[in-house]
Amino acid sequence: MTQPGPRPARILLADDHTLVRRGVRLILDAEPDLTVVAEAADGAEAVAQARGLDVDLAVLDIAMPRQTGLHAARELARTRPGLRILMLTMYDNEQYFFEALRAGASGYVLKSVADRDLVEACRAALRDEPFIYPGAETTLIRTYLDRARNGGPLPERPITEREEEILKLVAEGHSSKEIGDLLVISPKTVERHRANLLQKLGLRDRLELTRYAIRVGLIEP
Amino acid sequence: MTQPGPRPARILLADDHTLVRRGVRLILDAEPDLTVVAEAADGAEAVAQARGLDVDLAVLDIAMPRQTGLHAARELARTRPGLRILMLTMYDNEQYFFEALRAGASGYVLKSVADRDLVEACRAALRDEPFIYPGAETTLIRTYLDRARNGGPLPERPITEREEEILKLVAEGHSSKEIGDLLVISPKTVERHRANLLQKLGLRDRLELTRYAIRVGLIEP
DNA sequence: CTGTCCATCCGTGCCGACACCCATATTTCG
DNA sequence: CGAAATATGGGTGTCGGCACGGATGGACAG
Repeated sequence: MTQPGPRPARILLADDHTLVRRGVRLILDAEPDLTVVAEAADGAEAVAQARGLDVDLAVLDIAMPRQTGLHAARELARTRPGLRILMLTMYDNEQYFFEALRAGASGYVLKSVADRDLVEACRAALRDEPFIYPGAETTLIRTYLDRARNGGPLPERPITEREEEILKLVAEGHSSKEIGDLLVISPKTVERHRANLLQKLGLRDRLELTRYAIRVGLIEP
Repeated sequence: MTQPGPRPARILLADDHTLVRRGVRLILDAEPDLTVVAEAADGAEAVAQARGLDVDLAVLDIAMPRQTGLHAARELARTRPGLRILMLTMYDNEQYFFEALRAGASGYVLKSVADRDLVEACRAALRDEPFIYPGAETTLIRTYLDRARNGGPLPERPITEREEEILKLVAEGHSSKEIGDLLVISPKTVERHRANLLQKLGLRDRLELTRYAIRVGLIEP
């Protein structure tokens, strides 16, 4: 056994659920080479914490009030280039996975994973190695990681911001006319966006669109 | 200070996220009068665990794969009348709250609450007192709880078996004709059932019907 | 600069959802 | 037994979802 490094890696932990922070902190602090030095309950708080502290790794939940983990990740990757970022989320979803990598995260772990996987993901992130969460090794992700490793072109975001906006409203049950009035655009434009969404996501109708939106956490049932 | 009871209350903990179970278990086991004796990762597992074990209280997450916490709560309330049920969820939402009470839960706590509130909610549930999570004391909830306390009539779920069958199929995205073919009845009859469902549940269209079905655990997103 | 992607807009047409009206056979229950 | 609820079937009409065409202007990258 070799000596551990000069000091354990310093971790910032952000999740809006107190109970999750409890569990994660318990697991990470049990490792000699990892220590949680700060907690945050939303994305803005996480960014603020990282500003004033010496932190090596940020573990961010995606779904947080006010500012999401993805948003915070983009901010952190921009302002603190040396900082590693690990997304910790309940969403087993390719969309979010790609979004996370694009936001500057080097790892993506599900909240349902075992303790060991979480620890390994943290260590991998600290080495700046991409971490594939177990059970998500789909062809798409493999392709993505291969391309990322070889410096190839990354696939673009399948869904634009505007489309996500429309997706959310459609899934909430609003008609094209309502959405058009809300966004001050023609109902026909809304329908065009909706049609593009159906095509891009490979779905059939707005009912499947709703279930998709619920699945990825865009809206609540 | 009096002596604690002859034994701590035995708790079954169900949540699909390992990390949440860690946190909750840590908090509850720290209390001398509470002990977690079993864990489950989904609703079906929770029901199975409760069958073979001596359990006083079930702490159930709502959003779980395969079978939701609400579904499991209904099952448990039916098969194990003595068992107390506490819903633990991320949804700060009246709909869910009512759905939980109707499913047989005696408490409703958010995952973002502090440790103390979770412990107090468990103790309240064990005494079979309804627990209002902090910040959710709306008029609607007060009325409901008053009626529950005074033994008044609780709003029932006025859905027949046949209607639930149609509800499920509609929520899965099938058309009236498809459902008619499947159940060997006229599409018009399907439409009549669907119309009755909308009226009974106070919903507007099949999109809300879908979200309702997901909420009560009838189908998955 | 030129091409690609994005957001915006329009017309036509079909079909299913949904509301409103109606009736009838069976079962359940007071 | 008679009333109510349930499950079944029908007709008619409006409206919106969705597919299929098309077009334009602006932003950004190669």
